[in-house]
Amino acid sequence: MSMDSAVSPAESSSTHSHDEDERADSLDSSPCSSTSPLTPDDSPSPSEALGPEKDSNAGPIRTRSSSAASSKESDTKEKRKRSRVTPEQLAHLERYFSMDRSPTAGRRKEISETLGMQERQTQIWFQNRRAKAKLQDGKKGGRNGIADVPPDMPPELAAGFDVSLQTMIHECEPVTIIPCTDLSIGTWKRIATTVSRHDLVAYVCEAKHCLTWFIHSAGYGFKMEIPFDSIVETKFVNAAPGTGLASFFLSHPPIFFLETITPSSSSGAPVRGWKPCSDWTEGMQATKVLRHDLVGSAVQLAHVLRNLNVNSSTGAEISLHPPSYRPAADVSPTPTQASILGFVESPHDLIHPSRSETYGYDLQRPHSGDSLQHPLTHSPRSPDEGLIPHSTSPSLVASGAGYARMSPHPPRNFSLYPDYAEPPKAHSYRVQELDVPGRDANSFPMTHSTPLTRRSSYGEGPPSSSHSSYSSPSPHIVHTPFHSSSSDYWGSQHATNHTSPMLSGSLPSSSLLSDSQGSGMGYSQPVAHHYSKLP
Amino acid sequence: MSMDSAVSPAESSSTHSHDEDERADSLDSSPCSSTSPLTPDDSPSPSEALGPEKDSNAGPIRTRSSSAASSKESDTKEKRKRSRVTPEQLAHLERYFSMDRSPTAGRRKEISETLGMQERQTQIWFQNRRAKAKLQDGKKGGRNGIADVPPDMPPELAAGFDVSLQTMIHECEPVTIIPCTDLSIGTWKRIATTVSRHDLVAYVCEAKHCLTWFIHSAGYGFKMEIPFDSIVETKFVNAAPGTGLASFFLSHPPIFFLETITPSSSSGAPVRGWKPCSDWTEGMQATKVLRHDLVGSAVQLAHVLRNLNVNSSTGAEISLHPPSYRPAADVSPTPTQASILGFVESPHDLIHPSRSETYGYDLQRPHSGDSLQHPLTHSPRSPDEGLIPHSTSPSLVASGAGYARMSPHPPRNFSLYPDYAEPPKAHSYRVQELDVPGRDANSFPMTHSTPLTRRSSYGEGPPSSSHSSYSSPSPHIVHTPFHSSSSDYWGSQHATNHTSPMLSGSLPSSSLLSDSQGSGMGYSQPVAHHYSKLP
DNA sequence: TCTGGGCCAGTAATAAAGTGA
DNA sequence: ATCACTTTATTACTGGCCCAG
Repeated sequence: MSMDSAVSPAESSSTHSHDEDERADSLDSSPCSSTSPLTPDDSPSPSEALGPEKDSNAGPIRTRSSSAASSKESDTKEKRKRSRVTPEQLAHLERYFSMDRSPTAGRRKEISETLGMQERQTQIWFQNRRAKAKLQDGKKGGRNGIADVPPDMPPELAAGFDVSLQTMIHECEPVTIIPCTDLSIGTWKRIATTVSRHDLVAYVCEAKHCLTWFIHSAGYGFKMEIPFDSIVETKFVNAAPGTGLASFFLSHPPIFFLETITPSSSSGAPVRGWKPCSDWTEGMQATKVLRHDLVGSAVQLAHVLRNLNVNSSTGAEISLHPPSYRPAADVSPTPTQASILGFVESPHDLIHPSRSETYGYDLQRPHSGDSLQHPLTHSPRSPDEGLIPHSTSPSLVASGAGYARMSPHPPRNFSLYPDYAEPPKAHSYRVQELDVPGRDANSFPMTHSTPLTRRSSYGEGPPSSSHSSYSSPSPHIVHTPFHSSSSDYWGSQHATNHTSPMLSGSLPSSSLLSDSQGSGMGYSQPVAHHYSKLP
Repeated sequence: MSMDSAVSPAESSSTHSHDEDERADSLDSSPCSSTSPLTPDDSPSPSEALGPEKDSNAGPIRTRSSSAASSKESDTKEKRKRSRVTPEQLAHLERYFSMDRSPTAGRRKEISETLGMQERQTQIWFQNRRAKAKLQDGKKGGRNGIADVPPDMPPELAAGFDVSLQTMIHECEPVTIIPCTDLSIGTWKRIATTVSRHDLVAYVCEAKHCLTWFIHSAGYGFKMEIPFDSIVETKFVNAAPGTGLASFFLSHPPIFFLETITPSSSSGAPVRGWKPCSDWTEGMQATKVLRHDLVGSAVQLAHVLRNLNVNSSTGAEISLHPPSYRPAADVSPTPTQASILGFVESPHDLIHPSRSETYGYDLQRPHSGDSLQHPLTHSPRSPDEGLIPHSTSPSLVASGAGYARMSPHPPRNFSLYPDYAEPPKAHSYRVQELDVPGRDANSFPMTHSTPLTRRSSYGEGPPSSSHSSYSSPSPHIVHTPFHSSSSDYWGSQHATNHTSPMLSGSLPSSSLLSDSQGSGMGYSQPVAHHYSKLP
């Protein structure tokens, strides 16, 4: 079904579909019925397909033919299904709209193709957008009169658009991206929301002779480089059809970096760079746990491992699945690993397992549901969450273990920044509120002195795990508090140039925190920059 | 408002917060308050940020300061801003939901972090989802009673999720992806909607010793392989901060492939393969024009070119921009090239520029708007569009000229199409109407015998340009009509194994076409195979 | 009892489509 | 093709109520 749903839409559309639709859903997909399903994504990755599927609904195609019949069948009808314009598409559409509110058919077509939308969808979007604009214009029109361009588009921000990945990584040397979905180090885990988001990117840089894990969280980039020579052993197991789980055993911790974004430059474009910093993973697990598990493209991973020629455990050879699809089941990773795999072929595995279960693994963390949480963490900081501008996308999760005390939760969560304290608002960028507050004191071993106020709960930021409260930190977030001690950890072992404590300098954690606290919600940043639209 | 809204959810939840809260917000953090701005997306790409903004509604920041003012302002209030769960998130959420409809706070947190959502958002989602389920269950409940699990999740499809890129490419050999945004061959152009969509992927396969352009359109994959040895010369120019434009001059045409998807396999997972086929670009330009321009990661492209050691034009060395950001302006590609660049730093440029300009190039196609279109093509098949499942994502554009005439604009923007002739509204641009079908007879030299029925116009499917009508072909689409003659073109030159006419075998083009036509919308392919979910 | 959380029902608001003209 | 509505879906809020401290 899914397919169709996606499909035809419209057209036939017409639809009527009336109620039955629902019915229909129920039938086939019913459950999902909800729209969700079909997303427009369409083509893209297979994954895409999936995603949408969820909705199930639509009996797929019912084409029109049956049209009449439709009603009947169960399922059927296709209902209208609702597509969802992705954020990227939306941005583009708004931009197009600001230039021309009523694009011609030809132009619409172009837009549709550019954005991967159906023409019908685009047409409707413009129509609805026009209606919306009319209302808005009406309202403020009185005041302003700037009918056209003004409102929606965010100026420059909009521009940045497709640059994407390379911009994020901003490495000087060429790199080979390893499509991946999950990275786990101890209980710390990061899941790529979507490949597109680039919130988790793994790549090999031959020039630097290292493997790198890049994470984008709350508007900032974080990365850790693993020199090839620190990789003692590797292991590989096929996971799902085209994916595998590669485990890297290191002799010493990786080198951590934090992205620096300097407003500099005359223009406005910030200058981005990387500066070494202390371990920004929750509980500094990346420093403590020398095993890194990465789930990603089987072919690419196998290739990487082969080139490292260190693969020991795997047995000599890495066998991959044939290119074609195969039922997921076949490959069965070891139990441990299996847990890491996020793709669920079978939906069920992943999610709950942990729930009441144990985590097993090497951790002993309790994690049971909420109750266990760290007191502080758990506290009711609720109000804050609002603060965070956009959430930080990524998912970081800290799992329990080494870090033991942290969150009771299963590995997944954990917030990001926990550790560092990003200078508050500092810049703008994304705005951070920084919130950063004081994360819970003891959750993390580190020294960070920050006072924890409730604020803290939500405030944090970076990739590491998060903390209790809701939201993700605002974008700014930034550095970890880096515990002074941090350097010790791997510093001694691996000492590279990254030891720098710069973090501290940049932001006085305490001040920030207090700040945030006081206000209660004062988030400092209004987001304005992004798109300030001109009124 | 928003802020809070977003915020705290829960917890504090309680909420009450009464109004004052809002007020409060306004106070301190106020600005941010509006949630709107913040979408949850947060982090991801820069683009994200934009997207949301769209709503504009909120005046951007009204910050709270004025808080009180709020009411006043026109606009006002920040409204609640509405976040949108991305398709990926949705899929995950549905899966989580199917396993547990009421996750505990801890679990919710984990989920939130995993998906990059705010906890509040997740909480609300589950709550609303529960309500929805209740309704649904109620309805069908009578019938079925399968309360829990059944409905929503799509079974396996859901699982496939993140597989993404590798699955799409399904190459047996390891490949190195070259992040790219635009590919142009003659007037045929393809733009990556988003990196994530993988609708345009360029990669190097050392093992096969070739460079490959992969395109995903309408559910099918298309690719053309360029053997290293057919690359006579290369050229490289920096385009935007991290991107460059690489031009490849070939001695002979690439080898074209079409993805085959066989429902096969016992399970249900389709088996995907590649089979050679004739040029699927619009007007078979890839066969005629031996210059390929790819805009993508400067670093990666430079690396590739270096390895090919054929770069001639560039001058000896390829200099890249420093990793940090720089104003887009600095790099100025040659005028010609500039046009290709799609990134707009400044939003405006892109779109309209070309509008009325000429196309030049070797074609003489009129292209003016619709009128010109090939009769067949143009025909009113519109209804079909609906057909297409999800749209095919990609954007293809046929640009017009030899690039020369292009755009006046500064490098950055450009829209994608502008330069080329965007046919005046005509067509789309991107889409060419061309549709292949009979395209204008003379526009393209090839013989392709395909019968052009109007169907053909849209039916085609592939990436090439599209044709007039809307939609992209349904996923199945498939093969191009391949003009029998096709083999001649490059076949003689490059003859590889791809000459096979298999296409014909697989699908009787005529039959398909007629089929579709007849029905009006009967698209034959429901996409089904891709993911048929099992009921 | 109050408080923190959470759930639910109900309800705005808005987005994506459909309808009819 | 557009417009004015209308539908349906989705997201978020508001309140009421419950439960555990």
